[in-house]
Amino acid sequence: MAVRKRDALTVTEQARRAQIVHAAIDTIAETDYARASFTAIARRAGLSSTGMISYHFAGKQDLIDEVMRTVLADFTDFVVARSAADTAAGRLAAFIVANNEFLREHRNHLVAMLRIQTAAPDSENAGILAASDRAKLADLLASGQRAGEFRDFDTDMMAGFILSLRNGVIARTAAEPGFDLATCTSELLTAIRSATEV
Amino acid sequence: MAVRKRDALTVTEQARRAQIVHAAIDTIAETDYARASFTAIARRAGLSSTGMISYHFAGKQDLIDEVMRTVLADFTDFVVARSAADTAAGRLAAFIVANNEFLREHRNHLVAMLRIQTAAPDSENAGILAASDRAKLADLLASGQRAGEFRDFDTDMMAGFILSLRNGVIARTAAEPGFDLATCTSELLTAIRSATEV
Amino acid sequence: MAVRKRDALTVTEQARRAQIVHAAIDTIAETDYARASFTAIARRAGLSSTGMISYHFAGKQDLIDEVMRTVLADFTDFVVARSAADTAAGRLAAFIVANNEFLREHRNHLVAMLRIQTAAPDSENAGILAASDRAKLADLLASGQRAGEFRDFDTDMMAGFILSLRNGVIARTAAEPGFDLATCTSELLTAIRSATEV
Amino acid sequence: MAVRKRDALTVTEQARRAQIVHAAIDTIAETDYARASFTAIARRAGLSSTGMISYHFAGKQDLIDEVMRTVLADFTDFVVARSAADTAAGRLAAFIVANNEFLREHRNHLVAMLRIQTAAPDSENAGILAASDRAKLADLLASGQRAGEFRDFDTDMMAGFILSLRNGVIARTAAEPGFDLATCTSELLTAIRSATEV
DNA sequence: CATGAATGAGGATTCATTCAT
DNA sequence: CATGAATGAATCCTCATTCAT
Repeated sequence: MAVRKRDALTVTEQARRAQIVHAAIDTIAETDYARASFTAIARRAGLSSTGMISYHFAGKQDLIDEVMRTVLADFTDFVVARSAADTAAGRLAAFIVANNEFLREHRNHLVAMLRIQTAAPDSENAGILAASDRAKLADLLASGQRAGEFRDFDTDMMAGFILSLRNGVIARTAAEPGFDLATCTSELLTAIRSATEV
Repeated sequence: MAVRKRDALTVTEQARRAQIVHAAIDTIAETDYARASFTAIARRAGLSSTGMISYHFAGKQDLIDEVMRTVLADFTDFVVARSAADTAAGRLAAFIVANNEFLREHRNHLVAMLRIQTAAPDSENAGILAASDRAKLADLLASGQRAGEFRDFDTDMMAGFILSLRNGVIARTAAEPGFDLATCTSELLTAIRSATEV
Repeated sequence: MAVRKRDALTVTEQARRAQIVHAAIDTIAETDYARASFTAIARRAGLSSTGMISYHFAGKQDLIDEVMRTVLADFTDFVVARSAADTAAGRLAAFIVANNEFLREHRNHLVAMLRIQTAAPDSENAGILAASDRAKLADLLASGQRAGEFRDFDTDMMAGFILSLRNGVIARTAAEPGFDLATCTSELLTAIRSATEV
Repeated sequence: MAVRKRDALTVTEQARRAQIVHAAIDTIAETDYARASFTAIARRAGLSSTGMISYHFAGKQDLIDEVMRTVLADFTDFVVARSAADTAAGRLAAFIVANNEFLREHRNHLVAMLRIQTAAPDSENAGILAASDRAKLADLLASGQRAGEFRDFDTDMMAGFILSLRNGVIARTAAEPGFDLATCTSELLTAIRSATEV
């Protein structure tokens, strides 16, 4: 990175960045945003120096931004892959299920994302991503309303509610080790169906 | 505090502590949990040195704990005072409305509380308060179920959902300056009624 | 003290100073020279403010100096009162015995003195007192030599040795709670007699 | 040290640590234990910031412990190397001589050690080292007693006396610039011989 | 590319001391 | 005289970042 612009990263560079990003995710999720220092991240990544991180990232903010980008990309891929359904209601349910499945498989990703969002709200992406996320969900809801599947509600608000519920599930998973995610998912599906159906 | 162990606080001391606590709340809410250093808090409180904070609080954790205690006390008083209603559904609605009213009047209190909860999960109160909060709400829901006002759902889960929704409203208020809280409240009331009614 | 010179202290002033000095002695002896802060001393003295100490003493050094003066005065009085004997050897033995008795009765005084001497050697008195102490003891030894009771040795050196032995006893009493002072005293008497007799 | 936990020290690191340790020794010996702050030590070591010390040592206690270890290792090597003799009395005399020679050549080492021992009694090594030191000397004395070289005395007490005498010599060397160490040594040898011989 | 040593700003905290009441 | 609140310098320590090798 030093001299070269942002355009092309070598394979090695990409691998190193990914390695560091994942170490950062685990460190943030398993300890604390405040305690996720370069030293802690380098240690977890098996790096011998924090200089390595500074070499591959323009600064701490850049690393955090990349963490957000990575988590969101992984998350979106995962959710999109299993959100296919014939009806809007079906896609909404699939979205909820996919969210909770991703949470079960990649707890640290989402916990890290949540911590970054609320602890460092001026991250380049934090706010923007949340908004675009919400916009996509609002579109889904609107299409469901047009199809007569959903009752009449403010789609932006309802999208916000649904994402809040998802965030709440993440927070509770983070805080309570033995949280019953299966029951939660089914209760959540029922609640959201009741709240949205016509 | 220097010499005295801890018995009763003088009037002056209570005033100073309150002043510092409020400066801490505003600093956390308006910048960042990470950036809420003693220096930043002292500057906002108009203190001549960070030593003043250490003089009045046993340490940073003590200050943060007091912030949580203060916010929660104010919040609880406010909500309790306007949660009277004949039915469980009425009390639940009043709870939602009171939450959003408090948020409108004391935005910084709730934003600070939310940031502390997710950024510093080892705070004395953070986890405990969340759990006891949820338990009280679950009780309300259970009494509504017994009275036939609410459908059959897992009360602990539903209580978590409702608090998640509230937290989401706080987060969005924090992130979007012009967020329409009135619309949000009415939409939220409808959604929660739909999700809980029999 | 504020305005008035050093000449006359009122009775109350003297009492306060003595109270503070004794609290300082106990604090230094029971914890650490470094941890003997004004706050710790004031707490032990039952004072409500460290300002009280600053009011009665010109500064920390002044307090420490007064501690040294007090300990030494008490110590000297005690030792002189029981050092009467017909021979120099007798007076030397009485000196040793008196030292160890004082140590048994006023352990904290001597431990504090020792700590101050080695931790803060630039105290006004520390060095001077040690020297004058040694000089007096050397005089005693010289008179014993003239009387033919002691062999020929460098009296200044021997005085230093004897005081070193005494300091060692203090240090060991300070470090080992169950140290057997009685045995130590008798062994010490024998050793010193052997080392000095003709 | 930042990232690496602790395996082997690089050459550079060992050099830096040694440099800092020696700066600490000199600072403690030439001023005061209390005034041996990281700032003072860093200044003397020619470091650009106190952060450098924290980079190489886990904390102040770690530095102080290393100082003790270093001084004691140097001291022990020196003394052991010249304590060979046929008789216990010879080894005792050699011990005394070696002590005073080391003191002449490495005054600061011993002054620092003495100050640490009496000022910071909770140092990892302070008390333990003193006790093990004394035990070794007591063994020597006991073997001399068995060989009929020494009279009957409590070996633990006598060992304590001898170490007290050595500490006294250190203290006096520290306090009096022009102290006559040669005379002191010969007087001390005579005194100890008289006190121990049969 | 990678390493590890170095840097210096900033973190919380403690302390002796001052001063209005 | 006594109180306790206030001050600001100094403490140890952590951190992101830089740079020579």
